[in-house]
Amino acid sequence: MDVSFVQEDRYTFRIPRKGKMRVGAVFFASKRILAHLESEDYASLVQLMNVATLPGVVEPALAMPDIHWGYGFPIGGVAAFDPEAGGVVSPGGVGFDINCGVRLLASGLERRDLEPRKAWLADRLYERVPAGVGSKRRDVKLNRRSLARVLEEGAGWVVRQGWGEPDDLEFIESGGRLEGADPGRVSERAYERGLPQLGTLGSGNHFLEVQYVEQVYDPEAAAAFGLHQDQVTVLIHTGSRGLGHQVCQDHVQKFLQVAPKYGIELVDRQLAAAPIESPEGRAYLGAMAAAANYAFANRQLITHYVREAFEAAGFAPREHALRVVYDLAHNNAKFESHAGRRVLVHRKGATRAFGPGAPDLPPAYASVGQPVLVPGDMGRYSYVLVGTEGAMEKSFGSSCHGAGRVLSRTRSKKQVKGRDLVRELAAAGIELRATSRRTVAEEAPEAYKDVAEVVKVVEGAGIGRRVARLRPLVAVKG
DNA sequence: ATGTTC
Repeated sequence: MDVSFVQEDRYTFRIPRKGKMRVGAVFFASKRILAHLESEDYASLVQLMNVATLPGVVEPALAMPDIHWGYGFPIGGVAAFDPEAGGVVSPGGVGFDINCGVRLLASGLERRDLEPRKAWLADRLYERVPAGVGSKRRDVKLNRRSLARVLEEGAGWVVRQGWGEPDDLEFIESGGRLEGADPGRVSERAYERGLPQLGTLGSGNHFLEVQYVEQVYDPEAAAAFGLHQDQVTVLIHTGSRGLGHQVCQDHVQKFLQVAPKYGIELVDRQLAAAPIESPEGRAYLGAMAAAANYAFANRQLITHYVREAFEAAGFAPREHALRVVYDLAHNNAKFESHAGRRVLVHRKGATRAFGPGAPDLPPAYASVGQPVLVPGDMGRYSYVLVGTEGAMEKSFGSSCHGAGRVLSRTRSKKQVKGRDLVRELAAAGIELRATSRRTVAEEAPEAYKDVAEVVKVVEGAGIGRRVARLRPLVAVKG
């Protein structure tokens, strides 16, 4: 398919409606990102146009500057659907790792307090947070009934078991619990996969990092988030593990069966969708919210073990003082109000970025906007941004979620063959602990775009503003 | 992303 677009301003490009598109599309890019898309990842722009063909889609279908090719919908995609106009829900618009997201913890420690105990802390974290494909915990005894409660209650269930502080919940998107969860719509196989995995990191781009605040760009917002120069922070990136994956798989299969019944023409089978107001659509949304709650609970339980690891590394609770700055997801579909309409916003590899005065913000952040956490790669840095009015106006209150790959996993492995990345990173002051050499090779810093470039576009387009940059000291990978 | 080809 031919992608023709017009440049609206420095970082904004519009693909006018044509062919089977019901609405136009918009993506945000710099000259460099655009050149990369045109030469290496044209298919992701075609996927963006495909999204614009789905019933009930609200103008425009969007992609953030970290757009890359994904299952059906592009990663970095944002699309809103109107339930009253026959709008659909699509598992491919949420992603396989339902409610995958990032949680930032701020500590009471300074970089100099940590430096002498960095390697020791890395070992303690690696012991307490299982990582890798199929990783399991043996010390958390869930049964089918308690897992159903996790699926209903999310992070709150974990806190009520004593694994966390009630205050933690205030600083999670949606309070750490999506409404409408229906554990009865989660298959037995998904339960089986989820039972041993709560409190585990997983593999791929998931990670646990200890960092320090290297630079503050916006002192006022940083102060509101409780962040300052040289402060030690922790960033946790993981999702709903095998349970969410199974939920996605189950419902894609179901949607493909029923697609003819609803007369939904799919330009790509991977766009499998059902009306929001249909039994199948509601079933997926109930299961998706349940899997989302599992992801919130997972990040909460990992937080508990991170606190334990800091204590085992010799930092008393009062000293490490680990507190949740924010926890936000980048793979889900949520009902929100935009321009006076209640719509279902799909964000796949895109984060909510609500500006000042928006609903669901903790009182401490209400006047500044919500934190937006943008992980980079393990060798460089990550960003904390803040949501803006511009995001509310232009992107259904959304922004980017990360750097985005430039090399495929295969190409990355080839490129780093023979190198010892663990040693290279150690020489750069980063203690890496990982279960798999392969994952480390796939996740090499050069496999990712420079996240600073993505963030520059976000800020230039007005859909987020830089607050602080975080530099890694310790990384745990699957 | 994923018991990395139920």
